[in-house]
Amino acid sequence: MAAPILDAFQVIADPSRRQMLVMLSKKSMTINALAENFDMSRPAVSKHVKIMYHAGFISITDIGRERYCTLKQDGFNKVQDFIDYFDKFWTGKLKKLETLLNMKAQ
Amino acid sequence: MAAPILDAFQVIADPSRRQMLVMLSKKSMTINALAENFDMSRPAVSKHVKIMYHAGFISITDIGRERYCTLKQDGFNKVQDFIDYFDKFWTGKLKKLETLLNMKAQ
DNA sequence: AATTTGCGTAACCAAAAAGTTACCTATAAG
DNA sequence: CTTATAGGTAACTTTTTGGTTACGCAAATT
Repeated sequence: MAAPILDAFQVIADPSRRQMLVMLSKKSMTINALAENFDMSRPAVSKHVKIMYHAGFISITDIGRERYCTLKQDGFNKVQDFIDYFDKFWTGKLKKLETLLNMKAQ
Repeated sequence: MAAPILDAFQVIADPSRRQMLVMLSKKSMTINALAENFDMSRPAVSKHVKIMYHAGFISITDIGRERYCTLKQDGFNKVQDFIDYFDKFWTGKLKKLETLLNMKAQ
């Protein structure tokens, strides 16, 4: 399973990975614990984990033979920055509309 | 160019599409106007536009033989909802930490 | 009326992503 | 010390994505 290195946007493009992130927001989980919740093999989950790790969405802690995945903020920030840009665009548009309406009201 | 129907997350997974969205935040543009800014053929741009349209990121207005693309909020909202969920998760974590620190301070 | 321009569509191709099975290693448990 | 368990890695397959060229059509232009 050669796991490609994907960026933050590509990470959340996959529904399974999004679901894994939601699950990890509830509690840290091992590879097998994650795999139990998906209709895919453990190596497949392992690959997704590696992808999410490289993009900064999770951190990994090995405890004995178990590998715990924990949510990490870094990956999300990159997506949020992009969304924020457009959020400002829309609120800016809204402000222009308000100004226009206020002018007409006078 | 059979354009697949992709969801909001898949739309922003592509760097070219993200760039197109940023450009459209500055002004509405036609297919050719967009294509001039990319190292790809017009049909390729046309396909991206269709994908972004179907996922609710842009609206399309035909004026004569020209097709104007204008930014639309719907697509962004779906991504924002996802990001908001985790944003609440992090601020929740932060609050717990604050509470803990306050308790120790007393 | 003839030509140019803007854009869509079809058929096709190459690269990448997402999955599989088979096999190996290391830790934990009996 | 033997066995079971947790998980990584390799090799391979299928599907999807992102791109191309070739062509057609309708709206402008001349």
